[in-house]
Amino acid sequence: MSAREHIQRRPTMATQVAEKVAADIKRGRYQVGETLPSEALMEQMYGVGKATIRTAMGELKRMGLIETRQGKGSIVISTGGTVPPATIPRSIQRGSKGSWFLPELAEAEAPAISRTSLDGPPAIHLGQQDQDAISVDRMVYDPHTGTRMAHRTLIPLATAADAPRLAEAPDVPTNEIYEQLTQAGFTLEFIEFVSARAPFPDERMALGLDDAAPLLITYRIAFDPEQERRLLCEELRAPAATCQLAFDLTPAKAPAKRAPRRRSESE
Amino acid sequence: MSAREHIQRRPTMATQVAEKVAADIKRGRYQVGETLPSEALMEQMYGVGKATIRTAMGELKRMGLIETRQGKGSIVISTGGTVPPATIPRSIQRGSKGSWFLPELAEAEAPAISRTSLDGPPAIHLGQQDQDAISVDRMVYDPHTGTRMAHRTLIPLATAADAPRLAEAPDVPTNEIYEQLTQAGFTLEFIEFVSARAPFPDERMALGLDDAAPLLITYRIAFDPEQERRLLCEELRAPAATCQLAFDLTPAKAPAKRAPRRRSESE
DNA sequence: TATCATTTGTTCGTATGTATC
DNA sequence: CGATACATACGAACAAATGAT
Repeated sequence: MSAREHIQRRPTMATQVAEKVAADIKRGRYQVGETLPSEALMEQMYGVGKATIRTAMGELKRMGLIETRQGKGSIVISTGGTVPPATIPRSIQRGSKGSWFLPELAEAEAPAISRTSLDGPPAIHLGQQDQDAISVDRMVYDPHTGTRMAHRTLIPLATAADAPRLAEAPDVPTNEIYEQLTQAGFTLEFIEFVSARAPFPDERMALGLDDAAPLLITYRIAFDPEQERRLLCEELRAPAATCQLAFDLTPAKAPAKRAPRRRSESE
Repeated sequence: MSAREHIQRRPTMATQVAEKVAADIKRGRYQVGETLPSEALMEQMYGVGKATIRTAMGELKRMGLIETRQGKGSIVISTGGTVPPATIPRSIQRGSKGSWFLPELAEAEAPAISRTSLDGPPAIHLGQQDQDAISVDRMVYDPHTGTRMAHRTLIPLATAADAPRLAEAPDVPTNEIYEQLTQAGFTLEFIEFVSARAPFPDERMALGLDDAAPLLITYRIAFDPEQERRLLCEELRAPAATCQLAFDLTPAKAPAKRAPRRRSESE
Protein backbone atom coordinates (compact mmCIF):
# COMPACT_ATOMS: atom_id res chain seq x y z
CA MET A 1 0.00 0.00 0.00
CA SER A 2 1.21 3.45 -0.85
CA ALA A 3 2.72 5.49 1.92
CA ARG A 4 0.47 8.37 0.93
CA GLU A 5 -3.12 8.56 2.01
CA HIS A 6 -5.73 9.89 -0.32
CA ILE A 7 -6.17 13.65 -0.18
CA GLN A 8 -6.96 16.26 -2.80
CA ARG A 9 -6.97 19.98 -3.32
CA ARG A 10 -9.79 22.31 -2.64
CA PRO A 11 -9.89 23.20 0.96
CA THR A 12 -6.30 23.79 2.02
CA MET A 13 -4.07 20.83 2.62
CA ALA A 14 -3.88 21.72 6.29
CA THR A 15 -7.67 21.71 6.62
CA GLN A 16 -7.91 18.37 4.85
CA VAL A 17 -5.36 16.84 7.18
CA ALA A 18 -7.19 18.27 10.18
CA GLU A 19 -10.50 16.87 8.94
CA LYS A 20 -8.95 13.48 8.27
CA VAL A 21 -7.39 13.25 11.73
CA ALA A 22 -10.56 14.57 13.38
CA ALA A 23 -12.59 11.92 11.57
CA ASP A 24 -10.08 9.25 12.63
CA ILE A 25 -10.39 10.39 16.23
CA LYS A 26 -14.17 10.45 16.07
CA ARG A 27 -14.46 6.94 14.75
CA GLY A 28 -11.98 5.56 17.24
CA ARG A 29 -8.92 4.96 15.13
CA TYR A 30 -7.04 7.12 17.64
CA GLN A 31 -8.20 6.60 21.21
CA VAL A 32 -8.45 9.28 23.87
CA GLY A 33 -5.19 9.37 25.81
CA GLU A 34 -3.24 7.98 22.90
CA THR A 35 -0.53 10.04 21.17
CA LEU A 36 -0.89 10.76 17.48
CA PRO A 37 1.89 9.87 15.06
CA SER A 38 4.76 12.34 15.29
CA GLU A 39 4.73 15.39 13.08
CA ALA A 40 7.67 14.06 11.09
CA LEU A 41 5.79 10.82 10.45
CA MET A 42 2.62 12.65 9.46
CA GLU A 43 4.56 14.65 6.91
CA GLN A 44 5.33 11.37 5.20
CA MET A 45 1.89 9.84 5.78
CA TYR A 46 0.14 12.72 4.06
CA GLY A 47 2.98 13.85 1.84
CA VAL A 48 2.96 17.46 3.04
CA GLY A 49 5.42 19.78 4.69
CA LYS A 50 5.99 20.52 8.31
CA ALA A 51 4.14 23.84 8.29
CA THR A 52 1.05 22.12 6.90
CA ILE A 53 1.05 19.54 9.67
CA ARG A 54 1.57 22.20 12.30
CA THR A 55 -1.31 24.27 10.93
CA ALA A 56 -3.52 21.19 11.05
CA MET A 57 -2.45 20.38 14.63
CA GLY A 58 -3.23 24.00 15.54
CA GLU A 59 -6.77 23.61 14.25
CA LEU A 60 -7.25 20.40 16.21
CA LYS A 61 -5.96 22.10 19.35
CA ARG A 62 -8.40 24.99 19.01
CA MET A 63 -11.24 22.55 18.42
CA GLY A 64 -10.32 20.95 21.72
CA LEU A 65 -9.53 17.51 20.30
CA ILE A 66 -5.82 17.27 21.06
CA GLU A 67 -3.18 18.71 23.32
CA THR A 68 0.44 18.94 22.27
CA ARG A 69 3.38 18.75 24.60
CA GLN A 70 6.93 19.47 23.72
CA GLY A 71 9.08 16.40 23.88
CA LYS A 72 6.16 14.02 24.17
CA GLY A 73 3.75 14.28 21.33
CA SER A 74 0.17 15.16 20.41
CA ILE A 75 -2.29 13.56 22.79
CA VAL A 76 -5.96 12.98 22.01
CA ILE A 77 -8.03 14.49 24.82
CA SER A 78 -11.54 14.38 23.35
CA THR A 79 -13.54 12.89 20.49
CA GLY A 80 -15.53 16.09 20.03
CA GLY A 81 -18.66 14.38 21.36
CA THR A 82 -18.33 15.41 24.98
CA VAL A 83 -19.34 18.34 27.10
CA PRO A 84 -16.76 20.34 29.05
CA PRO A 85 -16.02 18.72 32.43
CA ALA A 86 -16.86 21.72 34.63
CA THR A 87 -20.38 23.09 34.78
CA ILE A 88 -20.60 26.60 36.21
CA PRO A 89 -24.16 27.40 37.30
CA ARG A 90 -25.12 31.04 36.81
CA SER A 91 -28.34 31.07 38.77
CA ILE A 92 -29.47 33.53 41.41
CA GLN A 93 -31.88 32.69 44.20
CA ARG A 94 -33.66 35.15 46.40
CA GLY A 95 -33.90 34.46 50.14
CA SER A 96 -36.54 35.47 52.64
CA LYS A 97 -35.57 38.96 53.82
CA GLY A 98 -33.28 40.57 51.33
CA SER A 99 -30.84 37.68 51.33
CA TRP A 100 -29.41 36.12 48.17
CA PHE A 101 -27.96 32.74 47.36
CA LEU A 102 -25.38 32.20 44.63
CA PRO A 103 -23.47 29.12 43.50
CA GLU A 104 -20.16 29.26 45.29
CA LEU A 105 -16.79 29.66 43.61
CA ALA A 106 -13.62 29.29 45.65
CA GLU A 107 -11.12 32.14 45.80
CA ALA A 108 -7.60 31.34 44.69
CA GLU A 109 -6.05 34.53 46.00
CA ALA A 110 -7.02 37.60 47.98
CA PRO A 111 -9.12 40.04 45.94
CA ALA A 112 -7.36 43.04 44.44
CA ILE A 113 -9.22 46.32 44.86
CA SER A 114 -8.56 49.26 42.60
CA ARG A 115 -10.25 52.31 41.25
CA THR A 116 -10.72 52.52 37.51
CA SER A 117 -12.50 54.47 34.87
CA LEU A 118 -15.33 52.57 33.22
CA ASP A 119 -14.38 51.55 29.74
CA GLY A 120 -15.23 48.99 27.09
CA PRO A 121 -18.08 46.49 27.45
CA PRO A 122 -18.78 47.22 31.15
CA ALA A 123 -19.21 50.91 30.37
CA ILE A 124 -21.51 50.05 27.48
CA HIS A 125 -23.61 47.66 29.53
CA LEU A 126 -23.82 50.07 32.45
CA GLY A 127 -24.41 53.05 30.20
CA GLN A 128 -21.77 55.00 32.09
CA GLN A 129 -18.91 55.90 29.82
CA ASP A 130 -15.79 57.30 31.54
CA GLN A 131 -17.36 57.31 34.99
CA ASP A 132 -15.27 56.08 37.91
CA ALA A 133 -15.86 52.73 39.56
CA ILE A 134 -14.42 50.44 42.21
CA SER A 135 -12.96 47.30 40.69
CA VAL A 136 -12.59 44.08 42.68
CA ASP A 137 -10.55 41.43 40.87
CA ARG A 138 -10.54 37.84 41.99
CA MET A 139 -8.99 34.68 40.68
CA VAL A 140 -11.56 32.00 41.41
CA TYR A 141 -11.85 28.31 40.68
CA ASP A 142 -14.50 25.67 40.52
CA PRO A 143 -14.06 23.55 43.67
CA HIS A 144 -15.09 20.38 41.84
CA THR A 145 -12.70 20.53 38.92
CA GLY A 146 -10.17 23.21 39.82
CA THR A 147 -10.85 25.20 36.66
CA ARG A 148 -9.49 28.71 37.11
CA MET A 149 -11.51 31.75 36.11
CA ALA A 150 -11.05 35.49 36.34
CA HIS A 151 -13.86 37.39 38.07
CA ARG A 152 -14.24 41.16 38.26
CA THR A 153 -16.85 43.18 40.10
CA LEU A 154 -17.33 46.77 38.96
CA ILE A 155 -19.16 49.07 41.39
CA PRO A 156 -19.81 52.49 39.85
CA LEU A 157 -19.21 55.32 42.29
CA ALA A 158 -22.76 56.45 41.67
CA THR A 159 -23.91 53.12 43.08
CA ALA A 160 -21.48 53.18 45.99
CA ALA A 161 -22.81 56.61 46.94
CA ASP A 162 -26.21 55.06 47.66
CA ALA A 163 -24.78 52.04 49.49
CA PRO A 164 -21.98 53.52 51.61
CA ARG A 165 -20.84 50.28 53.17
CA LEU A 166 -19.98 49.02 49.71
CA ALA A 167 -17.39 51.73 49.22
CA GLU A 168 -15.73 50.90 52.54
CA ALA A 169 -15.50 47.14 52.06
CA PRO A 170 -16.13 46.23 48.42
CA ASP A 171 -14.30 42.89 48.67
CA VAL A 172 -17.18 41.02 50.29
CA PRO A 173 -18.85 37.98 48.70
CA THR A 174 -21.14 38.83 45.83
CA ASN A 175 -24.33 37.83 47.63
CA GLU A 176 -23.50 40.38 50.35
CA ILE A 177 -23.20 43.07 47.71
CA TYR A 178 -26.68 42.18 46.52
CA GLU A 179 -27.96 42.31 50.10
CA GLN A 180 -26.49 45.73 50.70
CA LEU A 181 -28.04 47.02 47.49
CA THR A 182 -31.37 45.56 48.57
CA GLN A 183 -31.06 47.19 52.00
CA ALA A 184 -30.28 50.47 50.26
CA GLY A 185 -33.77 50.30 48.81
CA PHE A 186 -33.08 48.96 45.35
CA THR A 187 -35.15 46.32 43.59
CA LEU A 188 -32.69 44.04 41.86
CA GLU A 189 -33.03 42.31 38.53
CA PHE A 190 -30.29 40.69 36.51
CA ILE A 191 -29.34 40.10 32.91
CA GLU A 192 -26.27 38.31 31.67
CA PHE A 193 -24.54 38.62 28.30
CA VAL A 194 -22.35 35.79 27.04
CA SER A 195 -19.77 35.91 24.30
CA ALA A 196 -16.44 34.29 23.48
CA ARG A 197 -13.13 35.11 21.85
CA ALA A 198 -9.55 33.95 21.74
CA PRO A 199 -7.63 35.02 24.85
CA PHE A 200 -5.19 37.89 24.84
CA PRO A 201 -1.62 36.86 25.64
CA ASP A 202 -1.80 38.24 29.18
CA GLU A 203 -5.04 36.34 29.77
CA ARG A 204 -3.38 33.14 28.62
CA MET A 205 -0.72 33.68 31.26
CA ALA A 206 -3.05 34.64 34.09
CA LEU A 207 -5.40 31.71 33.51
CA GLY A 208 -2.65 29.23 32.75
CA LEU A 209 -3.99 28.30 29.32
CA ASP A 210 -1.50 26.20 27.47
CA ASP A 211 -3.38 25.95 24.22
CA ALA A 212 -5.30 28.45 22.16
CA ALA A 213 -8.78 27.47 23.28
CA PRO A 214 -11.32 30.27 23.37
CA LEU A 215 -12.48 32.16 26.42
CA LEU A 216 -16.09 32.40 27.54
CA ILE A 217 -16.85 35.94 28.65
CA THR A 218 -19.94 36.97 30.58
CA TYR A 219 -21.19 40.32 31.81
CA ARG A 220 -23.85 40.21 34.48
CA ILE A 221 -25.69 43.46 35.01
CA ALA A 222 -27.69 44.12 38.17
CA PHE A 223 -30.29 46.83 37.61
CA ASP A 224 -33.30 48.37 39.25
CA PRO A 225 -36.22 48.26 36.79
CA GLU A 226 -38.29 50.79 38.73
CA GLN A 227 -35.63 53.47 38.88
CA GLU A 228 -34.24 52.39 35.52
CA ARG A 229 -30.76 52.41 36.97
CA ARG A 230 -27.98 49.97 36.13
CA LEU A 231 -26.13 49.38 39.37
CA LEU A 232 -23.45 46.74 39.08
CA CYS A 233 -21.42 44.85 36.49
CA GLU A 234 -19.72 41.51 37.05
CA GLU A 235 -17.37 40.06 34.48
CA LEU A 236 -16.35 36.40 34.35
CA ARG A 237 -13.75 34.97 32.00
CA ALA A 238 -13.54 31.19 31.84
CA PRO A 239 -11.67 28.81 29.51
CA ALA A 240 -14.25 27.27 27.20
CA ALA A 241 -12.22 24.08 26.83
CA THR A 242 -12.94 23.07 30.41
CA CYS A 243 -16.12 25.00 31.21
CA GLN A 244 -19.72 25.23 30.31
CA LEU A 245 -22.10 27.75 31.83
CA ALA A 246 -25.55 26.67 32.99
CA PHE A 247 -28.53 29.04 32.93
CA ASP A 248 -31.93 28.35 34.42
CA LEU A 249 -34.46 29.51 31.82
CA THR A 250 -37.66 28.52 33.54
CA PRO A 251 -39.96 31.51 33.15
CA ALA A 252 -41.93 33.14 35.93
CA LYS A 253 -45.41 31.81 36.51
CA ALA A 254 -47.62 34.66 35.41
CA PRO A 255 -47.21 36.49 32.12
CA ALA A 256 -47.68 40.13 33.04
CA LYS A 257 -49.94 41.97 30.59
CA ARG A 258 -47.15 44.22 29.39
CA ALA A 259 -44.55 42.59 27.21
CA PRO A 260 -41.16 43.65 28.57
CA ARG A 261 -39.30 43.46 25.32
CA ARG A 262 -35.71 43.71 26.38
CA ARG A 263 -33.32 43.86 23.54
CA SER A 264 -30.20 45.35 22.12
CA GLU A 265 -27.68 47.46 24.04
CA SER A 266 -26.68 48.32 20.52
CA GLU A 267 -29.35 49.94 18.48
CA MET B 1 4.11 19.12 45.09
CA SER B 2 5.51 20.74 42.03
CA ALA B 3 6.73 24.31 42.31
CA ARG B 4 5.17 25.27 39.00
CA GLU B 5 1.44 25.69 39.29
CA HIS B 6 1.03 27.94 36.31
CA ILE B 7 4.23 28.25 34.38
CA GLN B 8 4.75 31.19 32.12
CA ARG B 9 7.13 30.99 29.24
CA ARG B 10 8.60 34.15 27.93
CA PRO B 11 6.39 35.45 25.16
CA THR B 12 7.33 34.39 21.66
CA MET B 13 8.24 36.97 19.07
CA ALA B 14 4.89 36.41 17.37
CA THR B 15 3.08 37.07 20.63
CA GLN B 16 5.13 40.18 21.23
CA VAL B 17 4.27 41.50 17.79
CA ALA B 18 0.59 40.70 18.38
CA GLU B 19 0.64 42.49 21.73
CA LYS B 20 2.35 45.49 20.23
CA VAL B 21 -0.12 45.79 17.38
CA ALA B 22 -3.07 45.16 19.73
CA ALA B 23 -1.82 47.93 22.02
CA ASP B 24 -1.41 50.25 19.03
CA ILE B 25 -4.96 49.50 17.97
CA LYS B 26 -6.30 50.05 21.48
CA ARG B 27 -4.67 53.42 21.88
CA GLY B 28 -5.73 54.62 18.46
CA ARG B 29 -2.45 54.38 16.58
CA TYR B 30 -4.38 52.35 14.02
CA GLN B 31 -7.99 53.40 13.53
CA VAL B 32 -10.92 51.08 12.95
CA GLY B 33 -11.41 50.66 9.21
CA GLU B 34 -7.79 51.42 8.46
CA THR B 35 -5.48 48.79 6.96
CA LEU B 36 -2.39 47.78 8.88
CA PRO B 37 1.03 47.99 7.25
CA SER B 38 1.60 45.12 4.83
CA GLU B 39 3.17 41.94 6.09
CA ALA B 40 6.30 42.63 4.10
CA LEU B 41 6.63 46.02 5.73
CA MET B 42 6.02 44.63 9.19
CA GLU B 43 8.81 42.11 8.69
CA GLN B 44 11.16 45.06 8.38
CA MET B 45 9.47 47.13 11.09
CA TYR B 46 9.89 44.41 13.69
CA GLY B 47 12.87 42.62 12.18
CA VAL B 48 11.21 39.21 12.05
CA GLY B 49 10.30 36.71 9.37
CA LYS B 50 7.07 36.34 7.43
CA ALA B 51 5.93 33.28 9.37
CA THR B 52 6.20 35.22 12.62
CA ILE B 53 4.11 38.07 11.25
CA ARG B 54 1.50 35.65 9.95
CA THR B 55 1.29 33.92 13.34
CA ALA B 56 0.79 37.30 14.99
CA MET B 57 -1.90 38.26 12.48
CA GLY B 58 -3.61 34.95 13.19
CA GLU B 59 -3.76 35.77 16.87
CA LEU B 60 -5.22 39.20 16.18
CA LYS B 61 -7.83 37.62 13.91
CA ARG B 62 -8.94 35.16 16.57
CA MET B 63 -9.11 37.94 19.14
CA GLY B 64 -11.52 39.68 16.81
CA LEU B 65 -9.39 42.80 16.29
CA ILE B 66 -8.60 42.52 12.59
CA GLU B 67 -9.86 40.91 9.42
CA THR B 68 -7.51 40.01 6.57
CA ARG B 69 -8.42 39.89 2.91
CA GLN B 70 -6.29 38.49 0.19
CA GLY B 71 -5.08 41.16 -2.17
CA LYS B 72 -6.15 44.00 0.10
CA GLY B 73 -4.57 43.87 3.51
CA SER B 74 -5.30 43.55 7.20
CA ILE B 75 -8.17 45.76 8.29
CA VAL B 76 -8.83 46.83 11.87
CA ILE B 77 -12.42 45.96 12.77
CA SER B 78 -12.46 46.49 16.54
CA THR B 79 -10.43 47.98 19.35
CA GLY B 80 -11.31 45.13 21.68
CA GLY B 81 -13.46 47.41 23.81
CA THR B 82 -16.79 46.70 22.19
CA VAL B 83 -19.53 44.16 22.54
CA PRO B 84 -20.62 42.00 19.61
CA PRO B 85 -23.20 43.80 17.45
CA ALA B 86 -25.96 41.21 17.62
CA THR B 87 -27.66 40.37 20.89
CA ILE B 88 -29.58 37.11 20.85
CA PRO B 89 -32.07 36.95 23.74
CA ARG B 90 -32.51 33.46 25.16
CA SER B 91 -35.53 34.12 27.32
CA ILE B 92 -38.73 32.12 27.54
CA GLN B 93 -42.09 33.58 28.52
CA ARG B 94 -45.12 31.62 29.51
CA GLY B 95 -48.49 32.70 28.18
CA SER B 96 -51.93 32.35 29.68
CA LYS B 97 -53.19 28.93 28.66
CA GLY B 98 -50.28 26.71 27.76
CA SER B 99 -48.92 29.18 25.23
CA TRP B 100 -45.27 30.18 25.03
CA PHE B 101 -43.46 33.23 23.68
CA LEU B 102 -39.92 33.12 22.38
CA PRO B 103 -37.69 35.75 20.80
CA GLU B 104 -38.07 35.30 17.08
CA LEU B 105 -35.31 34.21 14.72
CA ALA B 106 -35.91 34.29 10.99
CA GLU B 107 -35.50 31.15 8.91
CA ALA B 108 -33.03 31.30 6.08
CA GLU B 109 -34.11 28.05 4.45
CA ALA B 110 -36.73 25.38 4.83
CA PRO B 111 -36.02 23.08 7.80
CA ALA B 112 -34.41 19.72 7.09
CA ILE B 113 -35.98 16.82 8.95
CA SER B 114 -34.10 13.62 9.55
CA ARG B 115 -33.99 10.75 11.94
CA THR B 116 -30.79 10.24 13.89
CA SER B 117 -29.35 8.32 16.76
CA LEU B 118 -28.66 10.46 19.82
CA ASP B 119 -24.95 10.99 20.24
CA GLY B 120 -22.50 13.37 21.82
CA PRO B 121 -23.57 16.30 24.02
CA PRO B 122 -27.32 16.05 23.24
CA ALA B 123 -27.32 12.39 24.31
CA ILE B 124 -25.46 13.28 27.49
CA HIS B 125 -27.77 16.17 28.34
CA LEU B 126 -30.86 14.11 27.60
CA GLY B 127 -29.47 11.04 29.34
CA GLN B 128 -30.46 8.92 26.35
CA GLN B 129 -27.42 7.38 24.75
CA ASP B 130 -27.98 5.71 21.39
CA GLN B 131 -31.74 6.26 21.42
CA ASP B 132 -33.43 7.45 18.24
CA ALA B 133 -34.66 11.00 17.76
CA ILE B 134 -36.18 13.29 15.18
CA SER B 135 -33.78 16.02 14.13
CA VAL B 136 -34.97 19.32 12.68
CA ASP B 137 -32.15 21.44 11.28
CA ARG B 138 -32.63 25.08 10.45
CA MET B 139 -30.38 27.84 9.27
CA VAL B 140 -31.66 30.92 11.06
CA TYR B 141 -30.56 34.52 11.26
CA ASP B 142 -31.03 37.51 13.48
CA PRO B 143 -33.41 39.84 11.60
CA HIS B 144 -31.67 42.94 12.95
CA THR B 145 -28.10 42.15 11.96
CA GLY B 146 -28.35 39.21 9.57
CA THR B 147 -26.04 37.04 11.64
CA ARG B 148 -26.47 33.43 10.58
CA MET B 149 -26.76 30.65 13.11
CA ALA B 150 -27.35 26.90 12.97
CA HIS B 151 -30.27 25.62 15.02
CA ARG B 152 -31.15 22.01 15.66
CA THR B 153 -34.13 20.58 17.50
CA LEU B 154 -33.82 17.01 18.74
CA ILE B 155 -37.06 15.26 19.66
CA PRO B 156 -36.42 11.85 21.21
CA LEU B 157 -38.85 9.20 19.98
CA ALA B 158 -39.79 8.56 23.58
CA THR B 159 -41.03 12.14 23.74
CA ALA B 160 -42.74 11.99 20.37
CA ALA B 161 -44.63 8.91 21.53
CA ASP B 162 -46.36 11.00 24.18
CA ALA B 163 -47.03 13.94 21.86
CA PRO B 164 -48.11 12.29 18.63
CA ARG B 165 -48.63 15.46 16.63
CA LEU B 166 -44.95 16.23 17.07
CA ALA B 167 -43.92 13.13 15.21
CA GLU B 168 -46.19 14.01 12.29
CA ALA B 169 -45.11 17.63 11.89
CA PRO B 170 -41.91 18.28 13.82
CA ASP B 171 -40.93 21.30 11.73
CA VAL B 172 -43.22 23.73 13.50
CA PRO B 173 -41.98 26.83 15.37
CA THR B 174 -40.37 26.04 18.69
CA ASN B 175 -43.07 27.68 20.79
CA GLU B 176 -45.61 25.32 19.19
CA ILE B 177 -43.47 22.37 20.24
CA TYR B 178 -43.60 23.65 23.79
CA GLU B 179 -47.38 24.07 23.53
CA GLN B 180 -47.86 20.53 22.31
CA LEU B 181 -45.73 19.20 25.14
CA THR B 182 -47.78 21.22 27.59
CA GLN B 183 -51.01 19.90 26.09
CA ALA B 184 -49.62 16.40 26.41
CA GLY B 185 -49.62 16.95 30.16
CA PHE B 186 -45.99 17.84 30.77
CA THR B 187 -44.81 20.58 33.10
CA LEU B 188 -41.95 22.30 31.33
CA GLU B 189 -38.79 23.74 32.81
CA PHE B 190 -35.64 24.70 30.95
CA ILE B 191 -31.92 24.78 31.47
CA GLU B 192 -29.36 25.98 28.99
CA PHE B 193 -25.67 25.08 28.79
CA VAL B 194 -23.26 27.42 27.03
CA SER B 195 -19.77 26.68 25.80
CA ALA B 196 -17.51 27.68 22.92
CA ARG B 197 -14.90 26.19 20.64
CA ALA B 198 -13.19 26.78 17.33
CA PRO B 199 -15.43 25.77 14.43
CA PHE B 200 -14.92 22.59 12.45
CA PRO B 201 -14.13 23.17 8.78
CA ASP B 202 -17.63 22.19 7.65
CA GLU B 203 -19.13 24.59 10.18
CA ARG B 204 -16.96 27.38 8.83
CA MET B 205 -18.44 26.73 5.41
CA ALA B 206 -22.06 26.42 6.50
CA LEU B 207 -22.00 29.58 8.60
CA GLY B 208 -19.86 31.55 6.18
CA LEU B 209 -17.10 32.29 8.68
CA ASP B 210 -14.12 33.75 6.95
CA ASP B 211 -11.86 33.99 9.93
CA ALA B 212 -11.05 31.61 12.77
CA ALA B 213 -13.30 33.23 15.37
CA PRO B 214 -14.82 30.85 17.90
CA LEU B 215 -18.33 29.45 17.92
CA LEU B 216 -20.80 29.89 20.78
CA ILE B 217 -22.62 26.62 21.37
CA THR B 218 -25.71 26.25 23.52
CA TYR B 219 -27.82 23.25 24.50
CA ARG B 220 -31.26 24.03 25.85
CA ILE B 221 -32.92 21.14 27.64
CA ALA B 222 -36.66 21.08 28.26
CA PHE B 223 -37.56 18.76 31.12
CA ASP B 224 -40.45 17.86 33.36
CA PRO B 225 -39.32 18.19 36.99
CA GLU B 226 -42.27 16.21 38.35
CA GLN B 227 -41.76 13.17 36.14
CA GLU B 228 -38.00 13.69 36.11
CA ARG B 229 -37.98 13.30 32.35
CA ARG B 230 -35.80 15.20 29.93
CA LEU B 231 -37.95 15.80 26.89
CA LEU B 232 -36.27 17.97 24.29
CA CYS B 233 -32.86 19.28 23.27
CA GLU B 234 -32.21 22.37 21.16
CA GLU B 235 -28.75 23.20 19.92
CA LEU B 236 -27.70 26.63 18.68
CA ARG B 237 -24.35 27.42 17.10
CA ALA B 238 -23.56 31.09 16.62
CA PRO B 239 -20.38 32.93 15.61
CA ALA B 240 -19.01 34.60 18.74
CA ALA B 241 -17.43 37.39 16.72
CA THR B 242 -20.81 38.85 15.86
CA CYS B 243 -23.05 37.52 18.62
CA GLN B 244 -23.64 37.74 22.29
CA LEU B 245 -26.33 35.78 24.08
CA ALA B 246 -28.55 37.46 26.66
CA PHE B 247 -30.00 35.56 29.63
CA ASP B 248 -32.56 36.90 32.07
CA LEU B 249 -31.34 35.87 35.52
CA THR B 250 -34.01 37.52 37.64
CA PRO B 251 -34.99 34.88 40.18
CA ALA B 252 -38.50 33.86 41.07
CA LYS B 253 -40.11 35.76 43.90
CA ALA B 254 -40.37 33.18 46.65
CA PRO B 255 -37.51 30.93 47.70
CA ALA B 256 -39.07 27.52 48.13
CA LYS B 257 -38.00 25.84 51.33
CA ARG B 258 -36.18 23.10 49.51
CA ALA B 259 -32.95 24.10 47.85
CA PRO B 260 -33.06 22.67 44.34
CA ARG B 261 -29.33 22.31 43.92
CA ARG B 262 -28.98 21.60 40.26
CA ARG B 263 -25.47 20.81 39.27
CA SER B 264 -23.18 18.79 37.12
CA GLU B 265 -24.29 16.50 34.29
CA SER B 266 -20.78 15.24 34.87
CA GLU B 267 -20.12 13.90 38.31
C1' DT C 1 -10.50 44.40 -21.82
C1' DA C 2 -6.06 43.24 -20.47
C1' DT C 3 -1.98 43.87 -17.79
C1' DC C 4 0.66 44.68 -13.78
C1' DA C 5 2.12 45.72 -9.09
C1' DT C 6 0.60 44.90 -4.44
C1' DT C 7 -0.92 42.01 -0.80
C1' DT C 8 -2.41 38.06 1.60
C1' DG C 9 -2.77 32.71 1.32
C1' DT C 10 -0.47 28.34 1.07
C1' DT C 11 3.23 25.26 1.00
C1' DC C 12 7.86 23.65 1.31
C1' DG C 13 12.57 23.37 3.23
C1' DT C 14 15.93 24.21 6.85
C1' DA C 15 17.75 25.37 11.28
C1' DT C 16 17.83 25.88 16.23
C1' DG C 17 15.88 25.62 20.85
C1' DT C 18 13.91 22.86 24.52
C1' DA C 19 11.23 19.36 27.02
C1' DT C 20 10.72 14.33 27.68
C1' DC C 21 12.24 9.80 28.24
C1' DC D 1 24.08 11.56 27.81
C1' DG D 2 21.56 10.82 23.59
C1' DA D 3 17.39 10.08 20.86
C1' DT D 4 12.86 11.70 20.04
C1' DA D 5 9.42 15.16 19.39
C1' DC D 6 7.32 19.51 19.62
C1' DA D 7 8.16 24.94 19.51
C1' DT D 8 9.87 28.68 17.18
C1' DA D 9 11.85 31.12 13.50
C1' DC D 10 13.80 32.30 8.89
C1' DG D 11 13.77 32.16 3.89
C1' DA D 12 11.78 31.16 -0.51
C1' DA D 13 8.47 30.24 -4.01
C1' DC D 14 4.09 30.29 -6.12
C1' DA D 15 -1.10 30.95 -6.05
C1' DA D 16 -4.97 33.94 -5.79
C1' DA D 17 -7.47 38.19 -5.00
C1' DT D 18 -7.50 43.16 -5.47
C1' DG D 19 -7.17 47.62 -7.50
C1' DA D 20 -5.10 50.79 -10.63
C1' DT D 21 -3.27 51.61 -15.12
